[in-house]
Amino acid sequence: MKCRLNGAEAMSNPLSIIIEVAVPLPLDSTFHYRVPASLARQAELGRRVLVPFGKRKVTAYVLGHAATSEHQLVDILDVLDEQPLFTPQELKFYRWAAAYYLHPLGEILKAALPAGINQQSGRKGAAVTPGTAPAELLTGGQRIKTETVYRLTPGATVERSPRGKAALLLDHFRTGGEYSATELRRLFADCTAPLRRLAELGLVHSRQREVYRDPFKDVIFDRDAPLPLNPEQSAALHQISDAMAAGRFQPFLLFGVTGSGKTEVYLQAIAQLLPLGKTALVLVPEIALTPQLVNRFKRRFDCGIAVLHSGLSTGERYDEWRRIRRGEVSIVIGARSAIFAPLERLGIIVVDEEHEGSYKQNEGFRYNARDLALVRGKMAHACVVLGSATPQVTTWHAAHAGQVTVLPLPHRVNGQPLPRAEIIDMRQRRGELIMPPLAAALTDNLAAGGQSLLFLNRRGFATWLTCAECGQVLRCPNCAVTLTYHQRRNRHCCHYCDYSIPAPSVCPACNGPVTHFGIGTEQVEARLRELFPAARIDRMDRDTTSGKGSHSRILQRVAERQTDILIGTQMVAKGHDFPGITLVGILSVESTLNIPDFRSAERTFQLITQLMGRAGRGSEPGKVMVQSLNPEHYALTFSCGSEIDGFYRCEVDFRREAGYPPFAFLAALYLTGTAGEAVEREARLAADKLLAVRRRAGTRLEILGPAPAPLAKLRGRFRWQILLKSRNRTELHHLLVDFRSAYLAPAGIRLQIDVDPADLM
DNA sequence: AGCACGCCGACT
DNA sequence: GTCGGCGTGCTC
Repeated sequence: MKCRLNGAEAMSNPLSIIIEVAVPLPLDSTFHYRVPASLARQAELGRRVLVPFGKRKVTAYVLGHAATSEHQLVDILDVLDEQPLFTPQELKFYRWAAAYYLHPLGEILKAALPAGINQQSGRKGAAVTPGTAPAELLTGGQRIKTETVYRLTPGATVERSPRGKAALLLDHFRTGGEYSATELRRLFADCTAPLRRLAELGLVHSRQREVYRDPFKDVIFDRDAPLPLNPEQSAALHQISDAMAAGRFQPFLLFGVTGSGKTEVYLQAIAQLLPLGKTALVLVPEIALTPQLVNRFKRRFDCGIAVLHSGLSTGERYDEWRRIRRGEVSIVIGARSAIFAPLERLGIIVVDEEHEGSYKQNEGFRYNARDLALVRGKMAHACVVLGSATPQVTTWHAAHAGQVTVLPLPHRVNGQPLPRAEIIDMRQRRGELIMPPLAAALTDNLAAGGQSLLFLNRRGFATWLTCAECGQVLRCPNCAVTLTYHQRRNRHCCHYCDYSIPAPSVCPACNGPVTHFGIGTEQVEARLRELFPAARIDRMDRDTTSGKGSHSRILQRVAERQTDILIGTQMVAKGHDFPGITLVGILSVESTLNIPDFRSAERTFQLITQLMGRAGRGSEPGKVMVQSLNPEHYALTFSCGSEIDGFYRCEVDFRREAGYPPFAFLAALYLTGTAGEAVEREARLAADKLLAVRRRAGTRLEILGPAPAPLAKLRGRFRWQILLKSRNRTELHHLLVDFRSAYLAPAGIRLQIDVDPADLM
């Protein structure tokens, strides 16, 4: 091997330590540095170091020691942490993720650590004011918050004992312990003056104590006790306990209908784990769902519970992270990024609502927390519980293939039967927003004093063209998305690319009569006010919830029964329970079903099933009505008939036939840039290069695309996507690795790789 | 990602 | 004659 002079030089000095580091830059390789003797003991795995990198200085993460290096070695400048930020086990996990997602390790490490730990750039120097902060355990970045606490000075005496309030305070201090001014004020009202006197007399002294920014500091939690379990819950708990007791990795699917008591199973499983000194990680799909879950956990457990999600302030997140790293926490609850929580001795990872797409990160390091949970669980010998009423098709298939243990919870804890839904054929009366059967049901429900929820999938005033005869929808020939009607131009336009056609008067496919179809929440609201002038109608969508607190205000009105009919988009489908809702209407399921994604049927099934689960009050099941232009679609018939397994069997057959997951693996390459034509040209070039690599490798890879993607999301940046599909994961992976190492993105164009993307739009 | 070097157009 | 455009190449 070509070992340069400097390599030999490095080897000739056996005393110099060489470390391997990763830098948080889009670079695949790791780098080697020499450690001066003065820093030798500190430059250990998991700590950050400051290194010269080209002409600049960067922070780097120490991955471990290296025996030798072929390169000209340079000394590190400094060690930035007093303690490692990650353990060797965690590094192993991050290394796996870097290889699997083809993402630079340094960037992954940076993404996994709390943002507050990074040195803030610029302004006033991030230097911690000297003297105020105690020696930090973890240096750099966010200020560590402190408070002043007072305690008795041992052995201090004075000639004249203080009187009055000062005497009371002194007695309090004599019981031992440290108290902050706030705590003392709570006990003795205003006591600043006597406290100052005690300090002046030398009877008490103060010091700075580190405090955590606690996102729940003002919330008081009532205790609660474990609830009795039904036989299915007990059976599920026993299977999980067995795996936990054996300390082995085992994946479970807690397959429970809405209201079947999944959370109680999580709680009792974790309760068994805590006495063993083990820890638990609970992932939830959305920030909005954390408070209610945290509430249940805090009421049940005395142990340290941390919350991690992007809704916390940088300081709060940094503090929560430090509490976890120091082992002060046994349970972590959080959104997808919580999969990187520095918990040790993990016993269980719960992924609640495992089918939710929000577990997928679609920017930068494109990981899926649900998938990483299984990997982390396996590495930690922990059990992984995937909970859902409507699991992913791939999860269901894995369960049937025996790779995941199914824990069925088919009954609701309140004994309420599963609702059935009625499908209303919309083809007969086009242009009608609310079909007669739904209007009649609304009238009845209003008369009975029940509340109704009308669900409509997003898009303010979107209108598209459908045919009354064949039910066909006008689509973009490039992107396969439905064309949106623009009244002003009287044309149908694609929102992805620039394609548009003049509005036709007959169906291009069968010459049948065409109707502008498509409803926005505002139109629905207007129509409802016509139909039910006396009803109290409210709307919940992105427009009405933009203001701070408006979200909860709308929900509050529903809870207080001040709303008779609530019209909502996506955001009402998940999360919050509406106990008073006895009628749910899905106004047009088409907007979900028509998304050109092989998962659209799965998504529709999940949406309907979730909404059905929300309907009903007490022991009364609610009524669900689904309006559709495609009433025979299997996603509708199975979900409306509550034939859960029927849907999955049908869907798995379709996936097998069409070659989609779980029978094929997917990846997407994204090329983005500010110049549209350049991006398109490059995407076509890249697709050709991929074809060439494929031919050389002899893999059976399918390339779908390139296709353009929405621009709005990307703030003026153009994005083209190349989809890759393969029956063989390894082949696909090798092809991506080969391609990426050979590909050089031209200036102004960025390449991103997404392995098994959740969105295939 | 930065930050260099490098080779071609309009300016004091 | 230089200042500056951003093309491409490297960072232990």
